[in-house]
Amino acid sequence: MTVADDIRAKGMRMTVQRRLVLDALRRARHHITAEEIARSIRASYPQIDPSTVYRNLEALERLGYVTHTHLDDRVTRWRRADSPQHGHLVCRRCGSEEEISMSVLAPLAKRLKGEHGFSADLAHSAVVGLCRECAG
Amino acid sequence: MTVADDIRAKGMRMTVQRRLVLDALRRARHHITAEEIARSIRASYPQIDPSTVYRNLEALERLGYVTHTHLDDRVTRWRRADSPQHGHLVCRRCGSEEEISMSVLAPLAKRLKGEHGFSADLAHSAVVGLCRECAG
DNA sequence: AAGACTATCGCAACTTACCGCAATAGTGTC
DNA sequence: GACACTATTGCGGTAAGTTGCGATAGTCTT
Repeated sequence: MTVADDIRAKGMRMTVQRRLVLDALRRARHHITAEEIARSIRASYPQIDPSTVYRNLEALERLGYVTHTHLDDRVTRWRRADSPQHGHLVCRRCGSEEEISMSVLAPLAKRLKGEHGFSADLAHSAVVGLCRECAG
Repeated sequence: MTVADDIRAKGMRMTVQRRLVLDALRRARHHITAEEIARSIRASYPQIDPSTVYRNLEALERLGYVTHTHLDDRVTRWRRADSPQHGHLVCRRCGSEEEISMSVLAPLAKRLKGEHGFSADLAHSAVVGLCRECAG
């Protein structure tokens, strides 16, 4: 079952725009912002509206093809859902980002599940704080 | 040393506007958005511009009087720095919010400090996921 | 208390992210 | 392949938040 077939099977349509968003995410190595995706698509296809990119990211997220993460405070970053999950440590002073294994976060997830019945998505938001250098 | 003295000692000024922002945060029971603060101030002092509120929140945060938290994906919530810290669990489906003790998050903070030298501020961002009801 | 210095303010323009709507164009059916 | 159905698009608009700038007003010095 191709992505296109899966999308159609769910009553949605595989449009040029949707394909371009998917491809942009495929090309991106790491997390990428909606604005970057829009810019890279519009470099070749200027008639494609940024709002279309936003809506397609949301649609593809509902289908489970992409997910988003909040690295710093305001920008939403997107990535393909099939790329390996990891956590993020972001320094609030110098802005440095470090990726960490989900196994570091797993004990907390387990505890939240056990004590609160809460299924945490700990890859969704970065952990903010001070890195080794900035903490001094 | 009063707040005003402390602010002056740091080369900043205690203005009417800054005092109003501080008071609004003092009145607020829980986390409050900048927009709510601006609205409550402007109800009595309509000549005070929202941008002034935003800039004062940032200034007061630099001084350590207030901090901000990201509960859901988009809005920034503010609170006085001396109010008790706690973590948040936010359900991405129904939007419910649950406050949890920092002690639940402490083991992770300790591990991030030990393994990565990272001083995590785990009250800064809510943990997103699915609550007991929505997870089924 | 007057004056100088400059942090802060209010305003307006701007940016980013996201809707509402009419027009367009994928899809399944015949 | 033509057609009807409707998901999706591009456009214009909106709301929240941010920034540049000239004017204002705390604060310190004398």
